[in-house]
Amino acid sequence: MAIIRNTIAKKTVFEIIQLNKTAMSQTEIFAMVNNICDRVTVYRILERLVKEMKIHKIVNVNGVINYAPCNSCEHEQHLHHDHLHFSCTTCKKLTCIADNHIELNIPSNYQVAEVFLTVSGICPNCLIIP
Amino acid sequence: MAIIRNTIAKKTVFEIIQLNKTAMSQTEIFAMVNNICDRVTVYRILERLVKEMKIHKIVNVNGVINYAPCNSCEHEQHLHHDHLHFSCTTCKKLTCIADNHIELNIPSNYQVAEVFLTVSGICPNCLIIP
DNA sequence: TTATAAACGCAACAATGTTGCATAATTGTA
DNA sequence: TACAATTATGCAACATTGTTGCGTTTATAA
Repeated sequence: MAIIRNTIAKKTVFEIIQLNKTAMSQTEIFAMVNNICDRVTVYRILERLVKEMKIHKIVNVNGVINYAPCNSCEHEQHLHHDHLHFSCTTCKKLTCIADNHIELNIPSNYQVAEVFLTVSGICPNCLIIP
Repeated sequence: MAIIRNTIAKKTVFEIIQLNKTAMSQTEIFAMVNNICDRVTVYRILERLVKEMKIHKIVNVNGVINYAPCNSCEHEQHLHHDHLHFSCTTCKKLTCIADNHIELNIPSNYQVAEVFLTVSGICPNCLIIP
């Protein structure tokens, strides 16, 4: 069994993700850690936090991987069945929107693991500015 | 108004996408055009085909952008409301699965443009092999 | 306090996507 | 059919994102 260590860098990264309202990319997170560690370390910390199920990985509509805390989704298997991600095309921010249970209609010969539901558009913040 | 040209490279790329059963990445498409053109040209052709609404862009769960023909989704706005993408974690292939109308529950201050519904798991082909 | 395995930094690499610019090719029109 | 206009291409160079190997540092259990 691997021993999990709680390093300063790891704590800092996790705090940043938790405090932020929108999901963040590695680039954004690294910009906020203030050179407390190397950018490779950020990648490795994110990888570990995902494995420990403290954060989850969401792909933005442009292909950039984002990370968000696993607050409301503590169920095993890490399924996102009632979870929706809004991807703003203006500010590029990815926001979690809960309470979206959906019914799928997938042939039984497919083995489903995770459900990713992402909606693109313009978020309230960006709609204000004309 | 821009004049749309139908070049050999563009026709070839479009044919490849149409004939393939699964969505394809730029890398896969470029591998199939047999050096008929540069890889940058493939990127630009894909960009144009998306703008002309002949193909659409789907992000795989690993962040790689894939392209699929717009066969069954001819409605304006390019919305994918009744369209689902299955992303196989084994063979990495992205398959379109139709007939999946979903109801969303998004606050009215969000302006929705497109809906991306992607399910990861194991596809029938990969399930056969034990 | 120390041994040990986890975590890190650095350098180098790999994959994917973008941009600028000179050249080639397609298409409407004369 | 030839020409002009402008779209499309090739090439080189760059940017971003993510990965790997390896020697060194550090957190934690004992």
